[in-house]
Amino acid sequence: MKQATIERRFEQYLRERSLRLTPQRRRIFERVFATHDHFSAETLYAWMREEDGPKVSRATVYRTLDLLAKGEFIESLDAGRGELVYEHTLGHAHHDHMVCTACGRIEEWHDERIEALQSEAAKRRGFVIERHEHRLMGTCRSCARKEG
Amino acid sequence: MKQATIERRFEQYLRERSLRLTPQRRRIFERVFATHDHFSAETLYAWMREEDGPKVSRATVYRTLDLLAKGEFIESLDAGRGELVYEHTLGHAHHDHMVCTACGRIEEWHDERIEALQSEAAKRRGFVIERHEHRLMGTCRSCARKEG
DNA sequence: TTTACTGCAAATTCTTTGCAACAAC
DNA sequence: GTTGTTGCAAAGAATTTGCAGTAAA
Repeated sequence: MKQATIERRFEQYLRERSLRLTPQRRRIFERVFATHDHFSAETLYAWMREEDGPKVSRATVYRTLDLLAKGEFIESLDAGRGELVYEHTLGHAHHDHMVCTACGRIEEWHDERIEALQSEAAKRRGFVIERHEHRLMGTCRSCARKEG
Repeated sequence: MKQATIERRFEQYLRERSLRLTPQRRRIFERVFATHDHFSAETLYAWMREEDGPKVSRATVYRTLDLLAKGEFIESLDAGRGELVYEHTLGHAHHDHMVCTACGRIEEWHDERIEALQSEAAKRRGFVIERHEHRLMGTCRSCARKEG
């Protein structure tokens, strides 16, 4: 999906709810969709301070991340402990994560067969899935090599 | 596994590391293994205040939960947001979770085929799994019925 | 103009820590 | 006795919130 298309989607989302498109929101939105990595609120706030553009406070960073998550433009995940980590989802297929506990690297992976078994298990219990988090924690290839 | 056996295992674990079996540790350990539900640090601390036994401070609750998690007597999981939730694992087979976002209920489930596919995916990427978290969030059968 | 948004700083929430008194071993 | 443990209160880290000023629509 093109950046412009996604941006129009965001504008529409705001309009439908009588929310305002402020310079801060536009700047955060663009920054979030400019990266394909996972980032924390604090990281995003650092970008806002280091890079040029309208001033954005820490509070606005948190509030806008909430807004984007509610609108399903981004998704948050708990990569272990402490802070939440975000990634944009619109125009980006669903995937699961492997988190390296040594270097912090997050790899994406996906297995359609697992998704199917998971739906089946939920259905059997009358459970309606809204979303899911499937995360493997361990050591990535390069860290495993180093560790021996 | 019998409570007494598990308790001996804990004593051994402490002895091997020159750690001490204090009344606080014993009390927390027993309480944790007396419940099969998931609980937060704050909940456990509330039990410590409400029920009879040696006084246990909040700090000791946190420190002992850490200790038990390191020893793999219990496991922590992030049931959504905010606080960590614990459950005892010794004498309790591995399982995944379905968390109802309406009532907070946590159901346990397990599918050996998913575990196998997951190991396979990790192996393919040279990733060594230490642990994993697989959580479905949504609506449980009874809440789904109420909501219509 | 109206109503939402922002920045700021203070407040919250969960968890960790420094330290002196205490108690297993 | 030694050395690990506890309780307390203060510190931390991440996130939220109240409020008065600001600015989209």
